[in-house]
Amino acid sequence: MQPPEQWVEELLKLNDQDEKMTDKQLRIIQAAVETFSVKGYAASSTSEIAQKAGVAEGTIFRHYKTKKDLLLSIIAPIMSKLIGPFILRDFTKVIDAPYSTYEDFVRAIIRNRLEYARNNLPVIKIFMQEIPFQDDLKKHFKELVSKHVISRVIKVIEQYQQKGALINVPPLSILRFTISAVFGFVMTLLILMPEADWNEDEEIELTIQMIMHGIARSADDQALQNE
Amino acid sequence: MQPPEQWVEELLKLNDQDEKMTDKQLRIIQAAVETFSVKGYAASSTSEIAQKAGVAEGTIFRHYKTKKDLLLSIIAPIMSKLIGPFILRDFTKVIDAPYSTYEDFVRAIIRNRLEYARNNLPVIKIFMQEIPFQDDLKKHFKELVSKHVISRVIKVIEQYQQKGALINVPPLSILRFTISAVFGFVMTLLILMPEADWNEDEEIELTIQMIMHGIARSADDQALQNE
DNA sequence: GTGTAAAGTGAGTAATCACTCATTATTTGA
DNA sequence: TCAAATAATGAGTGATTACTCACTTTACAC
Repeated sequence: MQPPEQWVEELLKLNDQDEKMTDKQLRIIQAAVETFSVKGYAASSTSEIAQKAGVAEGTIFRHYKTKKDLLLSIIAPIMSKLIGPFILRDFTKVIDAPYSTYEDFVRAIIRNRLEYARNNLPVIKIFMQEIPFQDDLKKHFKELVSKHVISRVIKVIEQYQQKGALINVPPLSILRFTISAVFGFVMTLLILMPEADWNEDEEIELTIQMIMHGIARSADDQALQNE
Repeated sequence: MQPPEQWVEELLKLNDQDEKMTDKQLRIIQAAVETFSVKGYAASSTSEIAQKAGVAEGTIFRHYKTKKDLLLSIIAPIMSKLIGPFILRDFTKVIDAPYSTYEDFVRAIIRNRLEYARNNLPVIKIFMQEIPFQDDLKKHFKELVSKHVISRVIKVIEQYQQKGALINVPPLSILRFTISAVFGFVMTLLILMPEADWNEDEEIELTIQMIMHGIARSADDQALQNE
């Protein structure tokens, strides 16, 4: 069993019940995260999780009433953390920051989400794999995203549009486009092509450039080349 | 049981064994697709599929040796269809077409993939939900994508870069960016926000504009606004 | 119409599963 | 140190599952 990783520390921080997790409970969670992320929740047995954790199967049910409660104890805390940058307290600073550009905003989001994803990959995998099947969770996450992400970022986008920094198209379309590019970047880097030799800082800047200015060569650039 | 939909016709077309599917086999597949896409493969029982298809459970095993064979019979054919536009015969036309732009290329891909996804949504859902857990399939799909999509589209991108139409950055980055934007668009439209009132043609053009020119307002645009 | 092959059935099987609970072990507080 | 509370155990349970197979039904060829 590996030493605790970042995502374990995140889980500990988010423990709502202020009670100290026992060593065995911690090992149960670690084993569950490993098994759920590799095999999927439905194909993972409590027997296997117990063996992997080095505890009796009944011990799992000392701590969690059902297998699903174990899953939820892993997934539920991650939802607010996934939209963490957009939580009000932190987010207000971004909007009010002087000299701030949408570009800086996107850069901060990419770096922050990339770092978070890198340190919480197994739990994020479980979340993405399970959300299609857990209607309660899906609904709750949609509400969280709608309330904390979409409405807020759209306000940010509108402000930058009024400043003349962003094109005049529906803010939701800009949001969708931005999130697609960021998500595709993070997914490619961490899950789809982890073995590829990306220069990460360059790719971040490149991604931001492409988001802001696209991939078409401008007429100015072409004129310069023709000289 | 609904009348056959597009994805059923696609499956019939791809039947490798040139044998006619019986009515019951067809109903088994339809029921399996419905159940797998909603509950996931591991949480779907052959008993439920049989009931839904209106056949005896043993009938499933008359046609498929294992439950997994049933799944594979649904998923495997979709892999080549997912990269269909990039298959050599059709793809060569795109490269050789006169007056063709990368923008037209992307537009064609978006329209084609959107139409395909719309008509094959349940099967695509199953594919995306299962690929993380089926190592053989994942490996095979990666090879298909690598051989037929990445290598080819990178050649296209390089050609447009030489023509001066695209910026001089690594082609793989452009590919990643383009696919992210297209995928994000299709996912949003069909799965994440199907209830939103998108004007589809406008959003396609918008997405292409943002891919090509980004979302930053150009200096020319800003100067015009200042007048 | 008859015989054979193919399709279909559903009761049954062995295995697996989430979970229980009587018992044992460990921890805690006085 | 001791009693009570808490944590842990693992054999057992009832339910569920993928699959089998003897039997029945249907289709096909002559």
